Amino acid sequence: MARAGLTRERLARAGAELADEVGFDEVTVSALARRFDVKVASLYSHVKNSHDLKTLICLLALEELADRGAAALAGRAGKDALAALANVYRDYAREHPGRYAAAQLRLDPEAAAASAGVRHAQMTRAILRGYNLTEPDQTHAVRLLGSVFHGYVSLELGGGFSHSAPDTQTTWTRVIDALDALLRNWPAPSGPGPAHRSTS
Amino acid sequence: MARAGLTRERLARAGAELADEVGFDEVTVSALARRFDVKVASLYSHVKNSHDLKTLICLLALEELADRGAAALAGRAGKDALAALANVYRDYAREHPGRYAAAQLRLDPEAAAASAGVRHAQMTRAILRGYNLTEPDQTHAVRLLGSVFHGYVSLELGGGFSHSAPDTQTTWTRVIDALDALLRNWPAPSGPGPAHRSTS
DNA sequence: GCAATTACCTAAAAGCCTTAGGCAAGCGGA
DNA sequence: TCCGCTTGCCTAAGGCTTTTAGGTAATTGC
Repeated sequence: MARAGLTRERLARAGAELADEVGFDEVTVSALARRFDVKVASLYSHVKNSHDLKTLICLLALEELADRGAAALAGRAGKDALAALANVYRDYAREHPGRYAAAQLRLDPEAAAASAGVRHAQMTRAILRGYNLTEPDQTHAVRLLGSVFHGYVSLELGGGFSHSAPDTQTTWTRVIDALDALLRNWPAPSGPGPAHRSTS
Repeated sequence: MARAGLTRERLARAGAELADEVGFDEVTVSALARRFDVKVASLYSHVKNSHDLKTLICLLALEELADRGAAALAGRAGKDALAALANVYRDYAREHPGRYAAAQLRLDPEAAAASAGVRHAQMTRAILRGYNLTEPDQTHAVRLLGSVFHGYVSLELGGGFSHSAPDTQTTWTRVIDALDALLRNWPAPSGPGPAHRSTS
């Protein structure tokens, strides 16, 4: 009987499509086997286990996102670059919600270090070249931008902002305006002051 | 034989503890039954299905978070209030990672409207009373704050900032400084300008 | 103390994960 | 061309989780 021609790459790709269709949580070895019209056990020649499969999809999504980010950043600087990268994340999450969810998978440290995740941090840092930030403020700003991008996109995707005025597109552009203004005018550290501190 | 005394409330509470111990994704009807030393089917008298159980835990977490937020905000205003609420989210996520993950569960709209989620939005809006923002900027700011809180906490919890200098506590206080500065100096909308727009 | 309720049980079917071992397809070399 | 080896996909099987149906015993209220 003819072989299906399974590969780790093909599994990752099909798994990513499946994730976008039914949600990342519903991606299962069984479902993927059905999609290839193959018995479940056959996948275990290519994939260690269910978690390995999800890791593959995560890595694929991180690569795609990083590629899109790099393309969007090329030739841009300052606020233009900021908006471009921000939109890459948001657009990707809307086009490929399953893949975006996959990209949030917690990778073990070595896998994370070898993944495209590092390119993401580099791209965010590259944006800050258009603003006058020195260390350690640059790192603080990288983390802030990452938090806003991820937080906004995931809340919006989860329906957190749903159906209330003003529309989320308007808020999104205003948030980018605000981040741009903030980066151009990054505040000096406040004194110890009365601000409540975390107890941990 | 003696009865276990199961209740929706007790199930939610035990489920929350279980989530903190093994992770929200590993919370299962079976595991919870084991914890009560009871057969699995018995839980189905109290809980519709697995998703219903997770919803219960989510609602519990949202309540707890809102209660902590309200307590932290009492008697505070301005940056002090901002830092207090921010720390509530972060501290809660660190103390109760499983519950925090549960709070991110996507609720169906009516459940969401009846949940403590609305109190969260109100609290964030209350903070903005200490800053001079009018609609629609106030809503934009509410969404931005929500994004930063959620995004930062979830990235930090997922290890996104792990083991790199400067430490995350320093970044966190600087991020709050930055948000405070931004809210005190909220920028006017930029013109149409050259900024890249989302294609969607 | 008895009836009615309800809490928990047994039983069973279905789906997913994972491992072990078998057959055959397709490749390399003679 | 034919043979053997590798490897891709298979069958079989055990274990865990979900969910439903229907039974028995504990508790509540009169």
